[in-house]
Amino acid sequence: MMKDLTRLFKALSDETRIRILKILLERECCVCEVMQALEISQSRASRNLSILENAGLVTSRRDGLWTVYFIDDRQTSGYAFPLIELVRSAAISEDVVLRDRERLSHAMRLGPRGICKQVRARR
Amino acid sequence: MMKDLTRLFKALSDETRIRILKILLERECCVCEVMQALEISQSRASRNLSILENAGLVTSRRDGLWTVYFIDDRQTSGYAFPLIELVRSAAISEDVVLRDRERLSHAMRLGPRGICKQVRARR
DNA sequence: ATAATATATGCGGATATTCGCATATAAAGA
DNA sequence: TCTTTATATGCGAATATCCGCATATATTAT
Repeated sequence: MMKDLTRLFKALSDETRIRILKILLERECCVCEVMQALEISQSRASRNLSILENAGLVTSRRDGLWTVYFIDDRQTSGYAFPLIELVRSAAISEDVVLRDRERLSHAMRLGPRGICKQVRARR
Repeated sequence: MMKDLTRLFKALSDETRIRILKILLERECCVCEVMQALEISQSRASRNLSILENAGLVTSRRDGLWTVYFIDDRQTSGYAFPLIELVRSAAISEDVVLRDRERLSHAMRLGPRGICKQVRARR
């Protein structure tokens, strides 16, 4: 119980994970979309997503090859809901968050190699 | 701003500090009363109190030899208030918290050596 | 000034967190 | 079955956190 609470706060005590929550509040994402939006590595995205899921802040569902992560206010347990609402209202005009959101709008369901292909194509 | 938010969550992501907040919600305390209530060392109490203060969750005031820490809802900045309210409503019937509160009711403004004296006197 | 008391803090060790790299696993199609 | 693609995870290094011990600082009284 108390452990759950501290696990919840620990999950929120990392800038990367706050950024992830902020974009999941925009719309559901697969891991590779999170990578693209935040410009972080695949393992970093995956691990932080699972920390958020483990704390009960985020849910996941398989969609073929993809794992889609999303915030489900109904499934969200106990204290998670008010905390998510707090994150929603926080850091509204933060530069990092705005850039993440901008990149999210161009993000697609392409994996790490897909991104490489795109980058190569542009050259 | 975003740093403030994560600092706030980081401050809350430790069981000792949640316990401290829970007793400060009962009443203001000096460092030695926190030591007595939680049965922890002086440096541990002092350091965790200053982490809470640094995050903006707690305020302090000098009272002669003592530093009194307390929760001031008015001074409490931005997102601190709802978080404190969440902590207030959480872990209500947690054993640790109940024991802390029980010991708090016997706690006095005695420093670390004062406690040693008491313990010695009982033998 | 000196002593006593309450609190803050430097230091070091133990432990935990975070991340990248490489690899394992899982799902879908050829 | 073999390949491709998306995600998860073991491992190790860098860094951060937590705490006890000893000591420094601050406040008050003698």
